[in-house]
Amino acid sequence: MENELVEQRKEKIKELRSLGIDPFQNNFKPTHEADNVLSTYANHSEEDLKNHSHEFSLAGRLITLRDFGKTIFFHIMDRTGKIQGYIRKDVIGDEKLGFFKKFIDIGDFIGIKGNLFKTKTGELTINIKDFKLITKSLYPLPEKWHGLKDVETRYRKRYLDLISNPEVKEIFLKRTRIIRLIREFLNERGFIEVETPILNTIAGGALAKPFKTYHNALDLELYLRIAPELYLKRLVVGGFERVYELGRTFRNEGVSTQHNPEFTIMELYQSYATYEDLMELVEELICYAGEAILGALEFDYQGMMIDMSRPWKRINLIESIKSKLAEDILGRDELLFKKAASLGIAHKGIRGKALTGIFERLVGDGIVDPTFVLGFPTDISPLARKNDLNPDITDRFELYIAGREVANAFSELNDPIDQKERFLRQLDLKSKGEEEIHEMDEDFIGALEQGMPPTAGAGIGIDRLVMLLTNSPSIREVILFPHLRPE
RNA sequence: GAGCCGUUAGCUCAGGCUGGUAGAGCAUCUGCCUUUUAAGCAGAGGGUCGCAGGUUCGAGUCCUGCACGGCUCACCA
Repeated sequence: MENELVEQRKEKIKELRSLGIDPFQNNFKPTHEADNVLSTYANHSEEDLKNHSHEFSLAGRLITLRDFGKTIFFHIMDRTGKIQGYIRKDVIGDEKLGFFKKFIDIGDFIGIKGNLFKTKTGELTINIKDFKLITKSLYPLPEKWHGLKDVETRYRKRYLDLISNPEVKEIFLKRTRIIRLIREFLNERGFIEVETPILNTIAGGALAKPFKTYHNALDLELYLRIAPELYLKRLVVGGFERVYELGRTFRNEGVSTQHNPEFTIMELYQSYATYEDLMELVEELICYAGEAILGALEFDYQGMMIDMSRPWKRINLIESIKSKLAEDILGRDELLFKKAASLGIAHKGIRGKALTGIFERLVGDGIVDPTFVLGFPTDISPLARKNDLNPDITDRFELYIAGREVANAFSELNDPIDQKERFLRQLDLKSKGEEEIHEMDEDFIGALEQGMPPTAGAGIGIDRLVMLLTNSPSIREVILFPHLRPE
């Protein structure tokens, strides 16, 4: 059953059609936009405006309406903002006023024409000489004062959220700007943007569970990518010495305020660079975007004051754990695993998992200002180059900000023989029951056999970066259509 | 996957502890109102109280199950 509000508006559509008026028109060309008009004439006096006979035409959604009988005030909203319109019976005439009152509802798109003036309260307003119904809206807008609050409705009907909550629109505009800034930054440094397959036969480049899908014509099981890494490194082999991809990645894992099944990652690879060089690059990149968005390098995130001033702190994973523990548990695996288990970490007998788990719990969660964490264990870094002095760790860092991992980077492993051994080691772990391992990728090893120049690569979680720079508590606030169960 | 909380009119929310035929504001409709901006005044309509069971003479309210959502935790980025 349709509700009466919709019925009333459908009735209006019928009546309009019977009058020969199309309630869904396609022929209104506005000459101006709200923000531009308001900023251009903000400092004009009433006298100036009076002598200024220019006529403006604008279009937008009617969002507020105050009817005084023989006059009407309203606001319309276009892509740039909102502007007030004023209808007077003695200006517009009886017939048009009547039409407006009878057929125009909040939510409709209308086109307006008129001169600019200032109201008593000083608001620049269009004195309407003519208007046109452009698109009829059938459904009422959310409450004008409280807006749309219901979180579920906000996500399911994001269009309503964007119409009635300006701060939400602002977040997504910022997201777009951040992504544009990242592209700008990388393009200027000679990085080439590419697109690599999302449908993969082997879901490689990370340790995560993939989504499965199926290609009918090829009768082939495929996976949605969990990272673009291995394809990008093939391109480095092919001579794209500086390359990046900014796109969607999929992981078949739990959803939370930090995790959406599909999320946006930016991965870059730079030949003849090391992970040390990438610390510089990542610092510069995030500061470049951050400063442009926030106007400062110090900002509030969910009650935490974050200082992104450079240079950023660097800590060693193992050393940082040691400093938090009373006794040395790192020398003996059984002590290490016991400690991990006591913290509820599912280490599955993998030393690196236990170590990083303990790190996250004891150190990572407490990090506020940007901090590079160095010295990640080799057994959980199957694609990273081993440290020259200590083969148990890799030349890798993760960037933590506000207790969260925002970036991950390393000097790439380009020795095909070592790479093959690492994959074999992963398969060994799989046979011992570990689910999240890196599959053997013979084709990728083939690429390394061709010779990949020394290269360092970094991945940045774009959603998390956007959360940080827009002070958003949940990843769903920075993804337009976050994953929800069907109603 | 587990725990806690939530779901009442188009929207924002009361009511629920202590069971007795459902409330407000905005929006809608009618009337009045020529500088308002949460406009104002007077009146009206609008609800399978998330879904399904149970207890009861009687359930929005108590109990159970389910669905969806939020937060926290676990895995992860």
